[in-house]
Amino acid sequence: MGAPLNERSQNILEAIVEDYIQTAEPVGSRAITKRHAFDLSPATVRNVMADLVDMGFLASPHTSAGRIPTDMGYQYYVESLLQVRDLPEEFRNSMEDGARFAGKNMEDIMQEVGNLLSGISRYTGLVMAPRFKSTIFRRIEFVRLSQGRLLVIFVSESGLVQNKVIEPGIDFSQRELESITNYLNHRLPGMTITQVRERIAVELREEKSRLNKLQKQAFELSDKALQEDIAGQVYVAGTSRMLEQPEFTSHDSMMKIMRTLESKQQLVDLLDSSQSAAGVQIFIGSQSSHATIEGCSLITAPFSGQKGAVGTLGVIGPVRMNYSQVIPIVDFTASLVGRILDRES
Amino acid sequence: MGAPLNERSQNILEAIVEDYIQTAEPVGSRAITKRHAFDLSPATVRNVMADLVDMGFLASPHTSAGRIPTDMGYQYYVESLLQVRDLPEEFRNSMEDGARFAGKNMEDIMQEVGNLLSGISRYTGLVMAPRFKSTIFRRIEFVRLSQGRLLVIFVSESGLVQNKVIEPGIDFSQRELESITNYLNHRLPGMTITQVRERIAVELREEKSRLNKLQKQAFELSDKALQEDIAGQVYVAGTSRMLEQPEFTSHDSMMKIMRTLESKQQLVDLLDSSQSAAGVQIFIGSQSSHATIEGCSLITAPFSGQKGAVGTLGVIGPVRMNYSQVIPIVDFTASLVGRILDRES
DNA sequence: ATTAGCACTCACTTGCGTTGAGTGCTAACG
DNA sequence: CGTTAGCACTCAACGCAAGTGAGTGCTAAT
Repeated sequence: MGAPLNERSQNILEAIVEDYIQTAEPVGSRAITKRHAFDLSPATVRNVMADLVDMGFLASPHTSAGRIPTDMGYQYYVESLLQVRDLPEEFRNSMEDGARFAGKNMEDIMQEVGNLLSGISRYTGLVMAPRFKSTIFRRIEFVRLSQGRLLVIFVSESGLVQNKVIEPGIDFSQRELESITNYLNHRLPGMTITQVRERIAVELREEKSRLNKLQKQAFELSDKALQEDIAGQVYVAGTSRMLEQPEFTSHDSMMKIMRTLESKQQLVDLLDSSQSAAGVQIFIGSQSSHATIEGCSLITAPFSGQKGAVGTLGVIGPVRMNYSQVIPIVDFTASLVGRILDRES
Repeated sequence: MGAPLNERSQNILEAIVEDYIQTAEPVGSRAITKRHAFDLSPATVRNVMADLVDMGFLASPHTSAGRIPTDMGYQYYVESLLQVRDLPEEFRNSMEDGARFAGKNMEDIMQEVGNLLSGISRYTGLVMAPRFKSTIFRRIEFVRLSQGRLLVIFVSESGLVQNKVIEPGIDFSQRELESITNYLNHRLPGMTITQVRERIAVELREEKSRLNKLQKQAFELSDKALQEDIAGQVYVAGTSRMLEQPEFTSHDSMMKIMRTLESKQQLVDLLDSSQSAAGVQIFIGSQSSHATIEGCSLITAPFSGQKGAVGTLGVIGPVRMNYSQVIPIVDFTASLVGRILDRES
């Protein structure tokens, strides 16, 4: 399994993976000796390739074609052979430029970040905004919509805005709501939503007697408002980039991918898994548990401001993805977004 | 041009259009006589078809194939031949069911409506939320994000929430902002955003002297906040439905469509045009000015609550679209959304 | 005016030989 | 003994020709 590859085998594997990433065509022995200046004859390379096939790093579409990397081959390449280059200055600049987000709200920024990811990587970009649960409470507002229907607006420390409609059972007047709003906004800021919920539970349980009517109502109302976690919004950019890939020309695979990219829920599931881990994570082909994105690789990184709102962004593309370019892009973008979150707050 | 077609020609044109909508294959003379019980021989039908070709209602992919409708053919069909059936009970119910939007905010509802449109029509659904300009002001909130950066949140009468970040030049404290918020929320509700802006202009110009410092700041701040119109958000649902259509199997056309559906701006342009007109509008093929959706038809209808927030929704699909089904779906959905808007407010 | 009959068109399919990139094996080489 | 030249073999891809059939368009008969 973890078979020790000698240097020559490594070089050849690397060459094959890189050639295949470029051309998307099976790589032959002659092609390698031509393009890379190994001092080896095609025959020798063939021998090595045969070994690599035996070990499971390469596969052949049919006997008389070149070889293509297996998922395992890519994995070895990414883990052992790839040296991640620094992101070229030009990209850096063009991203910082693209990230002039003045006057934009959080949703727009997230979408814009997705566009940047997609535009520069030339694959499909994904951004999952921080789940509300993980953010720090800044402000809550209640607006009376109609008899018994309330609009609740949360604002997080980082400027994230989310709203939902609740029906608390009692019909508050706008004036009552303003008092409640006021009371809450003076007591709750600085805690995470999770902490806020705990605090509410405690106050309602233990200190019920000490609270006046307004205060009790305030806590009950905000408890209702925070009851379900609002799922982090997912932004997808450059879906059509997926269709540009030669591996997804077949109608079937095309549909499968597009359906997945349409389903926010599936994307949340995908991105959620890398939420907690730090740094860039790479899921290659079948490795990425979710079978729905068969033939795809996913490169993700969580981002967070100093104040702890945690989201995830990433790039999704064919397994035959330009890892050496995309990895630094994702890495840099995550840190860029982190800085934006801090600036906003 | 407006050549008077006799009844037989009309029947045959109708039959061809409907068969073609079903099968997506050129319709031959024999096929017609078989499927529809005209008492006519294929030869006679052929003569009529030849006439219809001359008049521009039909075209032939090549000499020895059946005939397919031209855009003009579809248009005649939609305008003169099609009788719009009522939406079947089952669809009606399944939509009303799908529209249990309790506890959902406006964005979720809009997205859900898109899904409904797409799911029931089996084409791609589009929803453009009301432009903020056209909505009635209900509430404004200012939240201080950081030195000089303010988050402004608008709520419209119908429960629509939008936010943006502004940098007013002065650094207001949260307490000052609350006073301003308070002042504005007591003076502005009930007007449209456009009216609000006019009012602000007037107050600032004519009654400058009479205003105290707070009031002046309030007006200046909200003027800044309302400076640009926030474009109505566009929701797209069921893009992959487009790829199911046989006319978009070619890689090129696929990409073109997907790119268009990705570009919110292009969609806004498309939907904007039918914003003002009342009732269902139908854009067939090239007729829909925008060349980017070559080969597509668009069926739209504006929706509005009694309180005037106007948005547009619609279905986009191949020119060979099942008009008789989609038209009532779009019509019904628009009225459904209208009712939802009223309920919300 | 309608229809049967018939020659003609033309995309599409099927089968078949050709091509060429590339392998895998063997035997020779340094 | 690792490396290499040589060579037979494999197999997708391409091109071509013949065959197929749905469908037209014209003409002459009803």
